[in-house]
Amino acid sequence: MALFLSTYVNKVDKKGRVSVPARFRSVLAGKGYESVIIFPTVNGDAIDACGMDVMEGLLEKIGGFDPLSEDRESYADVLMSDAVELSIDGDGRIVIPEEMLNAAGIDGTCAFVGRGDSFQIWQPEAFEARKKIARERTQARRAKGAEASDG
Amino acid sequence: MALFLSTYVNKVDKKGRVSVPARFRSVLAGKGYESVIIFPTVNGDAIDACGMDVMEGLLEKIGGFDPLSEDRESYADVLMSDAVELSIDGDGRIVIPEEMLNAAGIDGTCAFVGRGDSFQIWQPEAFEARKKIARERTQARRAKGAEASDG
DNA sequence: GGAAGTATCATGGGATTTTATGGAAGTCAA
DNA sequence: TTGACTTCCATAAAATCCCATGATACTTCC
Repeated sequence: MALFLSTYVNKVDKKGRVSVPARFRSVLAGKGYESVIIFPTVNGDAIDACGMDVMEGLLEKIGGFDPLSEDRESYADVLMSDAVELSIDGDGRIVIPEEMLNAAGIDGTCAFVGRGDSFQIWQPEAFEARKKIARERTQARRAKGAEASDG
Repeated sequence: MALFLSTYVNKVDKKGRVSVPARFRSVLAGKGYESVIIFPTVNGDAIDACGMDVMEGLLEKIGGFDPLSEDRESYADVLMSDAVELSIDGDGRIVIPEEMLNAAGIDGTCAFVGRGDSFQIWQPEAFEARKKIARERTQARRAKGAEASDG
Protein backbone atom coordinates (compact mmCIF):
# COMPACT_ATOMS: atom_id res chain seq x y z
CA MET A 1 0.00 0.00 0.00
CA ALA A 2 1.28 3.38 -0.93
CA LEU A 3 -1.39 5.76 0.33
CA PHE A 4 -2.99 6.60 3.64
CA LEU A 5 -6.62 5.62 3.13
CA SER A 6 -9.72 5.14 5.23
CA THR A 7 -10.52 6.15 8.80
CA TYR A 8 -9.68 4.33 12.01
CA VAL A 9 -10.76 5.24 15.51
CA ASN A 10 -8.37 4.20 18.28
CA LYS A 11 -8.11 4.72 22.00
CA VAL A 12 -5.76 7.08 23.77
CA ASP A 13 -4.78 5.43 27.06
CA LYS A 14 -3.92 7.06 30.39
CA LYS A 15 -0.32 7.39 29.39
CA GLY A 16 -1.31 9.14 26.21
CA ARG A 17 -0.45 6.25 23.94
CA VAL A 18 -2.40 5.57 20.74
CA SER A 19 -1.93 2.80 18.23
CA VAL A 20 -1.19 4.09 14.77
CA PRO A 21 -3.42 1.98 12.48
CA ALA A 22 -1.43 -0.95 11.13
CA ARG A 23 -2.17 0.08 7.57
CA PHE A 24 -0.76 3.51 8.14
CA ARG A 25 2.27 2.04 9.82
CA SER A 26 2.97 -0.08 6.81
CA VAL A 27 2.78 2.94 4.52
CA LEU A 28 5.38 4.66 6.67
CA ALA A 29 7.49 1.53 6.90
CA GLY A 30 7.37 1.29 3.13
CA LYS A 31 9.13 4.63 2.98
CA GLY A 32 11.63 3.45 5.54
CA TYR A 33 10.25 5.39 8.50
CA GLU A 34 9.68 4.37 12.06
CA SER A 35 8.33 7.72 13.04
CA VAL A 36 5.63 10.22 12.14
CA ILE A 37 5.82 13.98 11.97
CA ILE A 38 2.77 15.69 13.38
CA PHE A 39 1.77 19.35 13.58
CA PRO A 40 -1.40 21.34 14.11
CA THR A 41 -3.56 21.97 11.07
CA VAL A 42 -3.54 25.55 9.85
CA ASN A 43 -6.84 26.43 11.45
CA GLY A 44 -5.98 24.40 14.53
CA ASP A 45 -8.97 22.07 14.75
CA ALA A 46 -7.03 18.86 14.14
CA ILE A 47 -3.55 17.42 13.72
CA ASP A 48 -1.74 16.83 10.46
CA ALA A 49 0.62 13.87 10.12
CA CYS A 50 3.11 12.71 7.53
CA GLY A 51 6.50 11.12 7.04
CA MET A 52 9.77 12.97 7.34
CA ASP A 53 9.97 13.14 3.53
CA VAL A 54 7.20 15.70 3.44
CA MET A 55 8.96 17.85 6.04
CA GLU A 56 12.25 17.67 4.24
CA GLY A 57 10.57 18.61 1.01
CA LEU A 58 9.10 21.62 2.68
CA LEU A 59 12.41 22.69 4.13
CA GLU A 60 13.99 22.40 0.74
CA LYS A 61 11.26 24.48 -0.75
CA ILE A 62 11.87 27.33 1.66
CA GLY A 63 15.58 27.21 1.05
CA GLY A 64 16.98 25.71 4.19
CA PHE A 65 18.97 27.73 6.62
CA ASP A 66 20.21 31.12 5.59
CA PRO A 67 20.83 33.61 8.37
CA LEU A 68 21.43 36.29 5.80
CA SER A 69 17.94 36.32 4.41
CA GLU A 70 15.43 37.72 6.84
CA ASP A 71 12.35 36.96 4.81
CA ARG A 72 12.02 33.34 5.54
CA GLU A 73 8.46 32.15 5.14
CA SER A 74 6.74 32.79 8.41
CA TYR A 75 4.53 29.77 7.87
CA ALA A 76 7.60 27.58 7.76
CA ASP A 77 8.82 28.99 11.05
CA VAL A 78 5.60 28.20 12.78
CA LEU A 79 5.41 24.82 11.18
CA MET A 80 8.88 23.68 12.14
CA SER A 81 8.51 24.98 15.65
CA ASP A 82 5.16 23.28 16.15
CA ALA A 83 6.01 20.03 14.43
CA VAL A 84 7.07 17.01 16.46
CA GLU A 85 8.67 13.80 15.34
CA LEU A 86 7.04 10.91 17.19
CA SER A 87 8.75 7.59 17.11
CA ILE A 88 6.50 4.59 16.74
CA ASP A 89 7.20 2.14 19.55
CA GLY A 90 7.55 -1.61 19.30
CA ASP A 91 3.81 -2.03 19.66
CA GLY A 92 2.98 0.46 16.94
CA ARG A 93 2.03 3.29 19.25
CA ILE A 94 2.87 6.97 19.51
CA VAL A 95 2.46 9.51 22.28
CA ILE A 96 0.92 12.74 21.09
CA PRO A 97 1.88 15.78 23.18
CA GLU A 98 -0.93 16.75 25.52
CA GLU A 99 -0.92 20.27 24.23
CA MET A 100 -1.81 19.12 20.74
CA LEU A 101 -4.47 16.77 22.00
CA ASN A 102 -6.07 19.61 23.88
CA ALA A 103 -5.90 21.94 20.92
CA ALA A 104 -7.73 19.37 18.82
CA GLY A 105 -10.20 18.55 21.59
CA ILE A 106 -9.06 14.93 21.70
CA ASP A 107 -9.71 12.93 24.85
CA GLY A 108 -10.08 9.18 25.12
CA THR A 109 -10.35 8.34 21.44
CA CYS A 110 -9.14 9.80 18.19
CA ALA A 111 -9.75 9.22 14.50
CA PHE A 112 -6.92 8.61 12.05
CA VAL A 113 -8.10 9.93 8.73
CA GLY A 114 -6.31 8.97 5.55
CA ARG A 115 -5.56 11.75 3.09
CA GLY A 116 -3.37 10.04 0.56
CA ASP A 117 0.12 11.43 1.09
CA SER A 118 -0.64 12.31 4.65
CA PHE A 119 -3.26 11.72 7.29
CA GLN A 120 -4.97 13.67 10.02
CA ILE A 121 -5.87 13.00 13.61
CA TRP A 122 -9.26 14.24 14.80
CA GLN A 123 -11.56 14.18 17.74
CA PRO A 124 -13.99 11.60 16.28
CA GLU A 125 -17.21 13.63 16.49
CA ALA A 126 -15.52 16.74 15.24
CA PHE A 127 -14.43 14.80 12.21
CA GLU A 128 -17.89 13.40 11.61
CA ALA A 129 -19.34 16.87 11.76
CA ARG A 130 -16.77 18.14 9.36
CA LYS A 131 -17.33 15.26 7.00
CA LYS A 132 -21.05 15.88 7.01
CA ILE A 133 -20.54 19.47 5.99
CA ALA A 134 -18.12 18.49 3.27
CA ARG A 135 -20.58 15.96 1.95
CA GLU A 136 -23.40 18.44 1.86
CA ARG A 137 -21.27 20.92 0.08
CA THR A 138 -20.32 18.32 -2.49
CA GLN A 139 -23.90 17.29 -3.06
CA ALA A 140 -25.04 20.85 -3.42
CA ARG A 141 -22.37 21.45 -5.98
CA ARG A 142 -23.31 18.29 -7.76
CA ALA A 143 -26.97 19.17 -7.78
CA LYS A 144 -26.17 22.44 -9.40
CA GLY A 145 -24.32 20.61 -12.16
CA ALA A 146 -25.73 17.47 -13.73
CA GLU A 147 -28.87 16.31 -11.94
CA ALA A 148 -28.40 12.76 -13.16
CA SER A 149 -27.76 9.81 -10.82
CA ASP A 150 -27.03 9.80 -7.16
CA GLY A 151 -25.34 7.25 -5.03
CA MET B 1 15.96 11.99 13.13
CA ALA B 2 17.31 14.38 10.59
CA LEU B 3 15.75 17.72 11.44
CA PHE B 4 15.46 20.03 14.40
CA LEU B 5 11.74 20.19 15.09
CA SER B 6 9.41 21.35 17.82
CA THR B 7 9.91 23.69 20.74
CA TYR B 8 11.30 22.87 24.17
CA VAL B 9 11.54 25.19 27.15
CA ASN B 10 14.37 24.46 29.57
CA LYS B 11 15.83 26.10 32.62
CA VAL B 12 19.02 28.06 32.81
CA ASP B 13 20.57 27.44 36.23
CA LYS B 14 22.66 29.77 38.38
CA LYS B 15 25.81 28.62 36.69
CA GLY B 16 24.35 29.37 33.30
CA ARG B 17 23.91 25.75 32.32
CA VAL B 18 21.00 24.67 30.09
CA SER B 19 20.10 21.22 28.87
CA VAL B 20 20.01 20.99 25.11
CA PRO B 21 16.81 19.02 24.36
CA ALA B 22 17.61 15.34 23.96
CA ARG B 23 16.06 15.30 20.50
CA PHE B 24 18.28 18.09 19.33
CA ARG B 25 21.29 16.40 20.84
CA SER B 26 20.54 13.28 18.91
CA VAL B 27 20.30 15.22 15.65
CA LEU B 28 23.74 16.64 16.34
CA ALA B 29 25.09 13.29 17.45
CA GLY B 30 23.75 11.79 14.24
CA LYS B 31 26.06 14.12 12.35
CA GLY B 32 28.90 13.20 14.64
CA TYR B 33 28.96 16.38 16.72
CA GLU B 34 29.32 16.92 20.42
CA SER B 35 29.08 20.65 20.15
CA VAL B 36 26.81 23.42 18.86
CA ILE B 37 27.66 26.62 17.07
CA ILE B 38 25.69 29.62 18.25
CA PHE B 39 25.57 33.25 17.18
CA PRO B 40 23.16 36.17 17.47
CA THR B 41 20.31 36.34 14.95
CA VAL B 42 20.53 39.09 12.36
CA ASN B 43 18.16 41.42 14.16
CA GLY B 44 19.52 40.37 17.52
CA ASP B 45 16.34 39.26 19.23
CA ALA B 46 17.39 35.65 19.65
CA ILE B 47 20.25 33.21 19.18
CA ASP B 48 20.81 31.02 16.14
CA ALA B 49 22.27 27.56 16.61
CA CYS B 50 23.40 24.76 14.35
CA GLY B 51 26.00 22.08 13.81
CA MET B 52 29.41 22.81 12.34
CA ASP B 53 28.27 21.40 8.99
CA VAL B 54 25.80 24.22 8.48
CA MET B 55 28.43 26.78 9.39
CA GLU B 56 30.83 25.27 6.88
CA GLY B 57 28.16 25.20 4.22
CA LEU B 58 27.39 28.80 4.91
CA LEU B 59 30.99 29.86 4.57
CA GLU B 60 31.27 28.00 1.33
CA LYS B 61 28.16 29.64 0.01
CA ILE B 62 29.41 33.08 0.92
CA GLY B 63 32.88 32.45 -0.38
CA GLY B 64 31.51 31.58 -3.78
CA PHE B 65 29.83 34.91 -4.11
CA ASP B 66 30.75 37.91 -6.15
CA PRO B 67 33.53 39.70 -4.29
CA LEU B 68 31.92 42.97 -5.28
CA SER B 69 28.86 42.39 -3.14
CA GLU B 70 30.48 43.76 -0.05
CA ASP B 71 27.79 43.89 2.59
CA ARG B 72 27.18 40.23 2.22
CA GLU B 73 30.77 39.44 2.81
CA SER B 74 31.21 41.83 5.63
CA TYR B 75 28.14 40.52 7.34
CA ALA B 76 29.52 37.03 6.99
CA ASP B 77 32.65 38.21 8.74
CA VAL B 78 30.63 39.55 11.62
CA LEU B 79 28.66 36.37 11.77
CA MET B 80 31.71 34.18 11.95
CA SER B 81 33.38 36.41 14.47
CA ASP B 82 30.36 36.41 16.77
CA ALA B 83 29.86 32.69 16.54
CA VAL B 84 30.86 30.48 19.44
CA GLU B 85 31.31 26.75 19.54
CA LEU B 86 29.85 25.33 22.73
CA SER B 87 30.69 21.82 23.77
CA ILE B 88 27.86 19.74 25.14
CA ASP B 89 28.85 18.30 28.51
CA GLY B 90 28.34 14.78 29.77
CA ASP B 91 24.85 15.63 30.99
CA GLY B 92 23.78 17.19 27.71
CA ARG B 93 24.18 20.79 28.82
CA ILE B 94 25.81 23.89 27.36
CA VAL B 95 26.79 27.21 28.89
CA ILE B 96 25.67 30.13 26.77
CA PRO B 97 27.83 33.26 27.16
CA GLU B 98 26.10 35.78 29.38
CA GLU B 99 26.43 38.47 26.79
CA MET B 100 24.30 36.52 24.34
CA LEU B 101 21.74 35.67 26.96
CA ASN B 102 21.41 39.34 27.81
CA ALA B 103 21.12 40.36 24.19
CA ALA B 104 18.25 37.92 23.75
CA GLY B 105 16.63 38.87 27.04
CA ILE B 106 16.97 35.35 28.38
CA ASP B 107 16.88 34.85 32.13
CA GLY B 108 15.84 31.73 34.00
CA THR B 109 14.30 29.82 31.10
CA CYS B 110 14.79 29.66 27.38
CA ALA B 111 13.01 28.09 24.44
CA PHE B 112 14.81 25.86 21.95
CA VAL B 113 12.97 26.29 18.68
CA GLY B 114 13.43 23.84 15.82
CA ARG B 115 13.97 25.27 12.34
CA GLY B 116 14.88 22.22 10.33
CA ASP B 117 18.58 22.53 9.61
CA SER B 118 19.10 24.76 12.59
CA PHE B 119 17.37 25.91 15.72
CA GLN B 120 17.03 29.09 17.69
CA ILE B 121 17.16 29.97 21.34
CA TRP B 122 14.60 32.50 22.54
CA GLN B 123 13.28 34.13 25.62
CA PRO B 124 10.05 32.07 25.82
CA GLU B 125 7.50 34.88 25.77
CA ALA B 126 9.34 36.73 23.07
CA PHE B 127 9.10 33.66 20.91
CA GLU B 128 5.41 33.19 21.60
CA ALA B 129 4.79 36.76 20.55
CA ARG B 130 6.72 36.26 17.37
CA LYS B 131 4.93 33.05 16.59
CA LYS B 132 1.58 34.68 17.07
CA ILE B 133 2.44 37.35 14.53
CA ALA B 134 3.72 34.80 12.05
CA ARG B 135 0.55 32.79 12.42
CA GLU B 136 -1.69 35.76 11.87
CA ARG B 137 0.21 36.68 8.79
CA THR B 138 -0.17 33.16 7.45
CA GLN B 139 -3.89 33.05 8.08
CA ALA B 140 -4.39 36.42 6.48
CA ARG B 141 -2.55 35.27 3.40
CA ARG B 142 -4.56 32.11 3.35
CA ALA B 143 -7.86 33.92 3.63
CA LYS B 144 -6.98 36.04 0.65
CA GLY B 145 -6.19 32.95 -1.40
CA ALA B 146 -8.49 30.00 -1.98
CA GLU B 147 -11.28 29.61 0.52
CA ALA B 148 -12.04 26.09 -0.64
CA SER B 149 -10.53 23.15 1.18
CA ASP B 150 -8.61 23.34 4.36
CA GLY B 151 -5.55 21.61 5.60
C1' DG C 1 -18.80 -24.93 3.29
C1' DG C 2 -17.74 -24.75 7.88
C1' DA C 3 -14.86 -25.37 11.98
C1' DA C 4 -10.64 -25.24 14.33
C1' DG C 5 -6.23 -23.34 14.50
C1' DT C 6 -3.06 -19.35 13.59
C1' DA C 7 -1.41 -14.74 12.92
C1' DT C 8 -2.23 -9.86 13.54
C1' DC C 9 -3.88 -6.04 16.10
C1' DA C 10 -5.26 -2.90 19.66
C1' DT C 11 -4.80 -2.19 24.38
C1' DG C 12 -3.51 -2.56 29.37
C1' DG C 13 -0.07 -2.81 33.08
C1' DG C 14 4.39 -3.10 35.08
C1' DA C 15 9.43 -2.58 34.78
C1' DT C 16 13.27 -0.12 32.98
C1' DT C 17 15.71 3.68 31.02
C1' DT C 18 16.18 8.66 29.79
C1' DT C 19 15.91 13.37 30.89
C1' DA C 20 16.21 17.53 33.05
C1' DT C 21 18.02 19.62 36.90
C1' DG C 22 20.28 20.55 41.32
C1' DG C 23 24.39 20.31 44.06
C1' DA C 24 29.27 18.73 45.24
C1' DA C 25 33.85 17.83 44.04
C1' DG C 26 37.74 18.54 41.03
C1' DT C 27 40.74 21.40 37.70
C1' DC C 28 43.21 25.25 36.10
C1' DA C 29 44.93 29.88 35.86
C1' DA C 30 45.93 34.30 37.82
C1' DT D 1 44.13 31.04 47.68
C1' DT D 2 40.31 32.75 44.95
C1' DG D 3 37.32 32.62 41.32
C1' DA D 4 35.62 30.61 37.06
C1' DC D 5 34.72 26.61 34.87
C1' DT D 6 34.08 21.67 34.29
C1' DT D 7 33.30 16.97 35.52
C1' DC D 8 30.86 13.88 38.51
C1' DC D 9 26.98 12.29 41.26
C1' DA D 10 22.01 12.23 42.93
C1' DT D 11 17.08 12.33 42.09
C1' DA D 12 12.41 12.86 40.60
C1' DA D 13 9.63 12.85 36.77
C1' DA D 14 8.76 11.45 32.29
C1' DA D 15 9.31 8.62 28.32
C1' DT D 16 10.13 3.97 26.58
C1' DC D 17 10.36 -0.89 26.47
C1' DC D 18 8.56 -5.46 27.43
C1' DC D 19 5.16 -8.77 28.16
C1' DA D 20 0.23 -10.32 28.64
C1' DT D 21 -4.53 -10.55 26.94
C1' DG D 22 -8.76 -10.31 24.34
C1' DA D 23 -10.46 -9.56 19.91
C1' DT D 24 -10.56 -9.88 15.08
C1' DA D 25 -9.29 -11.42 10.67
C1' DC D 26 -7.12 -14.93 8.00
C1' DT D 27 -5.77 -20.09 6.92
C1' DT D 28 -6.07 -24.51 6.50
C1' DC D 29 -8.03 -28.78 6.69
C1' DC D 30 -11.74 -31.95 6.85
